[in-house]
Amino acid sequence: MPGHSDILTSMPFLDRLKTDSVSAISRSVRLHTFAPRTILLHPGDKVSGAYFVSDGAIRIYYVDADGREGTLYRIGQGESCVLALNSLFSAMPYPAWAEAGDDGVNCVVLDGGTARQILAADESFMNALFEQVSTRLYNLLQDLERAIRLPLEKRLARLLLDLANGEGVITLSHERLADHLGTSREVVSRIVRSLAAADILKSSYGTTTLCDIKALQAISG
Amino acid sequence: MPGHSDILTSMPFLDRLKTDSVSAISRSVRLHTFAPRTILLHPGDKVSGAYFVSDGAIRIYYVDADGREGTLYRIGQGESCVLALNSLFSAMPYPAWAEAGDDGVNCVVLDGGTARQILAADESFMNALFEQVSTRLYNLLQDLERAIRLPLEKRLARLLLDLANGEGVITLSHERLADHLGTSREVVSRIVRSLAAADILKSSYGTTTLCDIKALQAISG
DNA sequence: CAAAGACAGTGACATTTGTCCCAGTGTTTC
DNA sequence: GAAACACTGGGACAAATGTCACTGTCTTTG
Repeated sequence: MPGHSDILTSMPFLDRLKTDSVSAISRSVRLHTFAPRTILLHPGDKVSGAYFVSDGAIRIYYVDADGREGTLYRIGQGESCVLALNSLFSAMPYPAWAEAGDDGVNCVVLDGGTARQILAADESFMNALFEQVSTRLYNLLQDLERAIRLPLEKRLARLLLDLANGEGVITLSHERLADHLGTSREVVSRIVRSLAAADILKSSYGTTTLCDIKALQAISG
Repeated sequence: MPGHSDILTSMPFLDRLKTDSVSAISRSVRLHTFAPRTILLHPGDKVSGAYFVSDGAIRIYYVDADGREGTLYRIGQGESCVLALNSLFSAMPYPAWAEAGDDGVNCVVLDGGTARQILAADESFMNALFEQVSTRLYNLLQDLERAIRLPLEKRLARLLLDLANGEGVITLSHERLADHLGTSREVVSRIVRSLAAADILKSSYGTTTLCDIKALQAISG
């Protein structure tokens, strides 16, 4: 059973709900833990509950006709997957893949039935959901649109800053980084090499270590 | 006052609502007409109603730090702006620009108060809204992600097919087309030239005329 | 009609990105 | 330890795109 802190960090909008709703949520919510890179949802899946990340991250992506991955977005603590929410409430099949991040993920799950009940009884819940959708949606659109323009170096810089742990270490192969960016390993290697030459980071077998975070932030724009 | 046909074409989900809801909508709905390229919404605007396009199109875009436009998406008949819906119900400020299409737009507007009332009274309305959001959302994401990969020629082909009127005529300058695609005039001109050389279309001052729609569809993928 | 302004044609060029290919190095497995 | 495997380095090259510069053409305006 998840602790109170799990629920709060996962569902930051909780304090705006009616006390009835909060207690209903506390009662029926479940904590799930998934190992790194576990596939949580496949295309066509019926989404059965509302997922909120309490720890770790989830990556949502699709695979195009040529078998190439494209990361749509990633969600972290306190966030929920917009597509999953929509699938849940519109009964549409889930249209993409969702997999646990490279460090695994903990999330809090509210079953669909309860979610619907609360939705009907508590207007704030709907507002909160719409707000989730809204903020996420716009960032999403902007990120993607920007991605068309931004040079790969900037995109990689952002990704590295995003993925780095407290010590500035990313334990992912260039291949995996390339997947995240929708490009090829060689291209990532090329950029990493040039960043390493500028002493901004160090690259070793399977891990990248950030040395000059300020510089990297400058590059990321 | 909008006719019944306007309302129906603008809000295709109407037949799934309770009759009470439908009559409430009929009573309070208003038809608005906007001249080509009128700005309908600015960033920071408070959205006061639910907009549904009955005729024409609306373009939603943002402007980045360098002053360059980026089209997020366009909506047409029977559709509504996802961002606007979210802003309306979550009371968040609108995050982008929305402008009437190059042929102007007619839309049906349901004021926020009534929309909220119906939302509370009729579950189907909520489902319809979520479905609007849902369908649009995934297409959106795929379009954008795809746009990163697709060569400009394909993207232009799609855009032309999208924008052409019944006679296959598009009355937009290359400059404007370039804006839509987030590229420069020269590049559009270059592609248009090559398409014209293949007798797929004809380009003249300010207008482009499609000749071989099948071929263009083939190019668009 | 003349001038101004909007629009399109076109070549040259730099840059970015994708791709092929192979060598080298670290890691695991047996 | 040897083989198999995963990962990275790095060159070479093609393709796509962005940018600059300049010319020519069409339309509108006065």
